[in-house]
Amino acid sequence: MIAEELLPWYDRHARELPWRLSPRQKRANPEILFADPYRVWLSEIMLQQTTVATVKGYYEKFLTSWPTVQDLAKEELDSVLSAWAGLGYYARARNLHKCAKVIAEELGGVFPDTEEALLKLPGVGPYTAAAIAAIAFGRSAVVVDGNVERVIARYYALEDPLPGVKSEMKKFAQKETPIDRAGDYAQAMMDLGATICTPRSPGCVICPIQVVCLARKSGIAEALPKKAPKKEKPTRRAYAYLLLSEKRGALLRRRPEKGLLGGMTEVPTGNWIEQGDAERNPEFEQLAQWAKLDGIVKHTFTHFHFEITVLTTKLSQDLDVVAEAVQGKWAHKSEFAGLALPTVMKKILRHADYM
DNA sequence: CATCCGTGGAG
DNA sequence: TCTCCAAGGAT
Repeated sequence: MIAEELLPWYDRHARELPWRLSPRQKRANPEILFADPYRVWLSEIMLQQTTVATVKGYYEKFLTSWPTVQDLAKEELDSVLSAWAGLGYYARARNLHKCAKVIAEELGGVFPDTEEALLKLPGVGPYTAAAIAAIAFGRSAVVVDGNVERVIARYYALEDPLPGVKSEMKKFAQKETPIDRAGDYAQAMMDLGATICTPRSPGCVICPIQVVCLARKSGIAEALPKKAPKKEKPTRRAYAYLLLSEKRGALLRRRPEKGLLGGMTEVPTGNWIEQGDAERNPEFEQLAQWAKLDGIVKHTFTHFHFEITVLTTKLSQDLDVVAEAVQGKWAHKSEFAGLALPTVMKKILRHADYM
């Protein structure tokens, strides 16, 4: 049993994180056993495929701006997207807002307390449902994330590659999940995976479960879990059309609601071409005389590289007509902080020395 | 089951 | 410079 060794270690070495009950809180209010479900949910959504270090600042900002799920539900989507800007995977922010509305408007502001009910919420999948059920409600749910997969793969020396071995891992994870303190156990597994049982150069010599770890015994820990080879990322190329006005700022627009950077603010771009050079966009070309900036903006998304050539022009008249033609809005630099500008768009603006 | 969906940091 | 990858979910 992992829990036997792991929970005592966790009691001594648990990281203090903003979404956890602090030792001080536990001492002051021993009757409070679990962290606020809203905070657990918010942190879990943010932590999906995102590091603790990156999440901390965003978490604090969200909790300050919207202390309760009702506050978040009342907010405009665009404000939420703006606060989320830079954190990536923007469907998470859209689902976060949608989920807040469901809880506030359909569930009386109360989070479901079962894994099954949590799983129905937008943006809440198998991992997050189990994590909330365990951490916020003390349910003995089987929490399996990348950390748990890695620890389990090593502990049992599972040499079959991911993702094929996932279901087998889940069975082992189930066997190890304790009835009591399942939330602490889950967080302990994740702490262990994040700090000791790391992907590269794991700290087996200081690991609390080293004596019962099969991979450690056979010296193959670092090689596990094995993974299917990744596909090569193609490169897409496009022109960005940065329209500037002395008086009104830059002409920006909202991206389509779904898909890549859905709902986020963008510098207008031509087609993103995967084969060969970028294409000029006739619709934008006719609006003004464009100057090509030196250099190129490079950005890598999850599944492709993106290379942008930036074109700029300065407009002094017909500003509203042009905005209408581009379906965009003028915004001054001073307003950028309030916009939902993803990192790639900030790179473009910075390249044009306009941020 | 495979693909789409961001970003910043580590090595 | 480049690869890997971090508390995954939706389709």
